[in-house]
Amino acid sequence: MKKVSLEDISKELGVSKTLISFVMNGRSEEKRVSKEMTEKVLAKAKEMGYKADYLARAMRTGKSNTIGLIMADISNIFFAKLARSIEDEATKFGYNVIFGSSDEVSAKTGKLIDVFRNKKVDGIIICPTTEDLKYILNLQRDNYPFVLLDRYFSNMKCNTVLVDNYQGTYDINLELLNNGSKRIAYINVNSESAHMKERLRGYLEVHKDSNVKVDHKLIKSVSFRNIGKDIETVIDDLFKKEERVDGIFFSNNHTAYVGIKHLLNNYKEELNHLSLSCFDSYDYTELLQFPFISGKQPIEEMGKKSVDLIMEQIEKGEFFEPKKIVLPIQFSHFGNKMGIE
Amino acid sequence: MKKVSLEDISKELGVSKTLISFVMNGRSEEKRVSKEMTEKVLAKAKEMGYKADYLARAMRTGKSNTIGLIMADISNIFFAKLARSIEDEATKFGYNVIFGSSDEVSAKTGKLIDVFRNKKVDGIIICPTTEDLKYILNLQRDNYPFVLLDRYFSNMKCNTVLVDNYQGTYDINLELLNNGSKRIAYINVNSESAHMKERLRGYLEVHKDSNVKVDHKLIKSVSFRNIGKDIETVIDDLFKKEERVDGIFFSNNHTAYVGIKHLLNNYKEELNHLSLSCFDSYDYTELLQFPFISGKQPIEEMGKKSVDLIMEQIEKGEFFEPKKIVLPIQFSHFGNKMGIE
DNA sequence: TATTTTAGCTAAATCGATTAAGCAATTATT
DNA sequence: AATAATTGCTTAATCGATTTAGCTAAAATA
Repeated sequence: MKKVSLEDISKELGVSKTLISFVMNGRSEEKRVSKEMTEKVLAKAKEMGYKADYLARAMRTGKSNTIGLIMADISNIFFAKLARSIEDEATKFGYNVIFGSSDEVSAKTGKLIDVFRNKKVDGIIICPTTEDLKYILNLQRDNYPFVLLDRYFSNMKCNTVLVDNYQGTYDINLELLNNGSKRIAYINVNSESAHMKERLRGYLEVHKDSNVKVDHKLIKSVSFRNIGKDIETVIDDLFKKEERVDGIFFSNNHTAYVGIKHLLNNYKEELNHLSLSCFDSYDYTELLQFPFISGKQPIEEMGKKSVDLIMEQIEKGEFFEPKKIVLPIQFSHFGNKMGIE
Repeated sequence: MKKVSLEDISKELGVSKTLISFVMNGRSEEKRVSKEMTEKVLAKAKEMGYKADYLARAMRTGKSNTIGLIMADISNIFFAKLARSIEDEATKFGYNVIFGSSDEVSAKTGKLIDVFRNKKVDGIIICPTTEDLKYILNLQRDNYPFVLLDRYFSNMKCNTVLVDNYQGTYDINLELLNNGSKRIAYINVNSESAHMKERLRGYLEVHKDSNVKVDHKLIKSVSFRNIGKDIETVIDDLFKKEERVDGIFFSNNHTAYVGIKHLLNNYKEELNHLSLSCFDSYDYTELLQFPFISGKQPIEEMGKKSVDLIMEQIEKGEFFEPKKIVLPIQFSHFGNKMGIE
């Protein structure tokens, strides 16, 4: 069961390994290898169980048939589903996926990019954090194929796949307003990033368009690294007399999950007089037993498109046309219907 | 920003690249490189921003500092969390993770193993399906480092990390019985695999030990590929007069999730007279508003241990001692307390 | 002093593929 | 018939590291 190399075949047939390489890469015609020889080589290769050594090839060509994937945390179901979609699409192109989690820590992203480049991945799909810009700019300068996914930088012209954060938030909050909510709290996180700013903008705009005044005390921020405690504090505040809300919009799935847990444990009664909603969804939203609106991101599509973009860039090299793909989000009602009286 | 190679440094310093290689690998002493030279080289390497080319090194040494990970489906939260834990532990050893999903289809596992080996991953962590045995045996024959995770083969002596499927199921069902359930349904899936057989054994044994007769009509099987429909049929059956159950044990997280969804939509009233439980847990169990017992697998530990085992095997080569690590599972109550009157 | 040992370094092979350049024999063109 | 073009294949360089074998000069030993 020793590995069979090009050279082994060439020796067996008494021809050069160049010839074998031509045939095995399907370049017989182009390289004017005779029909008979081509067949002889193919037969022998099959007989000997030849499989090209990816590393050797990668070393020579600089192409590894592997793409790198950098996300905040693959154990978050949103990213896990993205990863799966990316894997499936990559497989169609004969690629594998090597991944790493950044935990929203920029230095980790930088390190991962370094290692992935060093391992000669053909391209990198990144869900970047705000401070990752410097690393991304390096990639761009070096013409290294990459695609930004889910997150992005406003002024950057590069391959990007994202959802319509503004419109999605606008639509969900419009639904809340139409259902009668007047005091909707907004739970912010990662507030510096472009996609989060867009979400907040959606919230503000829909209020303006609906002639509902926003009470800025209801816009709350929590830190990614301390979500548990922060959310509890924030929610407790919301139920104090002076803030008394009738709706909450969580700006992403994780804040929603933590928030809902706290609400169920401490404000169960209030849940029926509250319109809850969030951007993005977990599976669990299907199991909630109180009104809930969640904006579903087209995860499959996002993953697929990001791979397609990177494949195009890998193929076309520096002549690719950077594209920005914005996908719509759709919201759905869960639990029983809205409980505002 | 061109890449700096060993040769570049050697030319710059007017010495051989062999020397540079020795120094950069920390083998100065062993290879009797003088202190002054060592420092000179290190300084120059730093100045020039040298980074070893992993591919070239991998090509020469056959070690890629990458491990392969094969699971049924990385978008299942159980596997996603495993993947994250594996990633973290691998990072500690300076390794990256390349992954692939098998969808419980054996041919996919085979293909992934092929590709991963070809890409010279240093070892493979696999959550195998029943029919994967043949591929696993090949790995063993070739002395290729691998660890079986979560799933296993009864008669095989190889590195394995799993949970105590028997005892976990036993304990959970004992709790149900102690709470007064007499007719507990068992929802089976992937029933041919060793770990699933062990779970069923736990269910049967605890009944025997508790002197409760098992009604074999209550042991239901669903197919992995058609879980949605199958579960619905099975659950509908359970509520017919002749089977009328007072408890359900789902044998894994996915059946539980699909089952609970169906129960909530169609048997909401009955939920309060039913003891529900499952092996393994999703996040969502924390949000359930009815009694539920779930056996929590020590996912972090499982991932960590599997990496540790494979690292040991990689290091020791054929002289490693295969270990079987069995971790306990712990169950917890969720929702309000058991509702059996 | 003659020989052995050691310190410190280098040349060249190797891993397995890809590819630029080129050679010899045959066929086509003028 | 002389020249040009084409066919079919090969040689050797290359990617960037690791590693075996070995060389030279200085130090140690006999």
